[in-house]
Amino acid sequence: MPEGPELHLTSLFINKTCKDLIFSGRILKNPIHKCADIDWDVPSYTITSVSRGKEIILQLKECKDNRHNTETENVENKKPTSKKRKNTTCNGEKSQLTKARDSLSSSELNILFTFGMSGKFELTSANECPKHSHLSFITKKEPKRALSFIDQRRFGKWYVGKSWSPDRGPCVITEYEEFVKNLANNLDDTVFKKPICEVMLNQKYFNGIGNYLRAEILYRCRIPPFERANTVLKLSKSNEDSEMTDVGNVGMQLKKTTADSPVSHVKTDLLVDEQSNSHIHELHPQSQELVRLCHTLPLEVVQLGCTKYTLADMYSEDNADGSPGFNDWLQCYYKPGMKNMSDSNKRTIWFSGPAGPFAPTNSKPRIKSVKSKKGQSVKKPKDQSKKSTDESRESQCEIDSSPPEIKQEIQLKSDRKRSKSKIKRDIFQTAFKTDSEPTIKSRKCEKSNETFEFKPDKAQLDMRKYQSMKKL
DNA sequence: CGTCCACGTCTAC
DNA sequence: TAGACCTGGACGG
Repeated sequence: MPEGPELHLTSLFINKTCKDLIFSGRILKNPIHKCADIDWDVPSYTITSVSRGKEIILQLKECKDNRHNTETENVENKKPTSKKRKNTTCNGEKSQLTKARDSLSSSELNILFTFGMSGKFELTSANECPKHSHLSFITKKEPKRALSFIDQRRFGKWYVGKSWSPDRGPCVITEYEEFVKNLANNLDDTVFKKPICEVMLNQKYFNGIGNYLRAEILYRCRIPPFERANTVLKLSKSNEDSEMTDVGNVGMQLKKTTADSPVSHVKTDLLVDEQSNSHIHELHPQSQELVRLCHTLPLEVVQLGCTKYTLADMYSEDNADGSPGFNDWLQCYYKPGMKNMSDSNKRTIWFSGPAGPFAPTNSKPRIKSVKSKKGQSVKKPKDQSKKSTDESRESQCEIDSSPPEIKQEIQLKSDRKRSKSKIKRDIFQTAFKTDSEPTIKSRKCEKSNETFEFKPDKAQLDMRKYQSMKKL
C-alpha cells in the first residue's frame, strides 16, 4: 500500500539497514521491466535514501577510498554487452543517464522511484531472488545481500538521475509548512471546484495522500467526500477565525518509539510547531482541521511502522505483542459498516454519513460486502434505483438503513472480529529484518541449494540471462 | 472458469 | 473521461 507513509518508512528502512553495507558492481535489472537499465558499475558504493510524498530517491555514492581503483577496474571489467545496454527511460527518453552524469559528479547517482500500487524494497540474501524483483543492488562482502525493488504489478517506475517531479507538491509528512502554504496560495485553482475526495488524490496539492488516507482523513473530520473542495478548503475571513482554533493539539500520541525497531531512529519531531507555521492560520478553522490531519494521520502510520520490528508486523492481523497494527488503526477504509462508492475516476471512496452534494448521480456501493475475520460478511444491497439525492444514497448502505437491532448486531460482529478484508498488507514482508538476522525466507534459501526463483513468463530467455547474471 | 477488485499514475481521444 | 499498464486474490456460477 504505497502511500506517503509507506514511502517514508521505506526510506527510513533503507537508511537504517544499508547504513553499514557497502554495495558493489552492476545493478541487476529484470529485463521484463520497461524502465531503463542503470549503467552503474563501481567497486564499492553506499546507498542512502530520501522520500517526498509518493516518491523516493536512492542516492548511490561511490566510496572515496576506492575511487582511485574505479577507473582501471571498470576498463578491465568492461563487458561487450555493456556497450549495447540501452539507456532509455520509461518514457523512451534517451541518454538520461548521460545527462545525469553530465550534471552530477561521476561518483554519485540518484535514482527516483515511484511505487505504483505494489512497489517495495526488500533486503534479502543475494542468492534468493524475490519474485517480481526488478532492480537489485548487491553488497560487496559475503554473505552477499541484495537490496531489491520489488513490484508485483509493475506500475512502479524509476528514473535515473532525476530529482523530485515538478508536478508534485510538497510532502504532507516532511514538508508540512510548505504543503499548507501551497494550498493556501492556490485555492483559486479550478481543481478545487471538484469534490474534496477527488482533489485529495491530486499530488500537486496532496503529495503523499492516497486512497486509504483520503478516506481516513475525511472520516475523522466528518467531511462528506463529495463536498466541493473549495467549500471545505477556504481562507480565513478574519483573525478571529484563527484565534478560535485549537492550535497545536494534534498528534501528541506520536511520541513513543520502540528502541529495537529498525527504524527507531525516526525523528518524531516531524510534527511542526504550529505556532511557527504561519500559513495554517490563513485558512478557515474548518479547513485547518483537514489540513492538519493530512499531516498527522500519515505520521501516525509512520509511527505505527516504527514501533514494529517489521512492517509485516504492522500489517499483520495477529500482533504478538498485542499492540495495535495497521488494521486496528484504520477506522473507515474497507471497514465493515462503512459505505463506499466510486468517484468520478472510478476509485472507491470509503466514508460514513452523507456522500455530499457532488456525488456521482449514478453511484452505488462498489464493494458489496466486507468480510470480517471468520468469514461473516456484511452484505450491502445492490443498487435498486438510480436516485440521486443524498437521502437515497443513505439507503444504499445496509448498516445505516437497517433497523437498530440489525445495525447493532452487524456492529457487534465487526467489533468482535477485526476486518480481514482484501487489504493484505504485504509490503515489506521481510524487508525490515536486519543484516545480522537473515529472513526466514533467506534461511530456507541458504539451507537449500542456493537457487533463486524467478517466475517464468513472457521474457523467459531474457530472464535466464538475467538469472545467470545474478549468479555471477 | 470468468469477473471484479486492489495502497497509482499516464496518455490518447 | 475512458482506457492502458500489470499480477493475483476473492468470489460466484
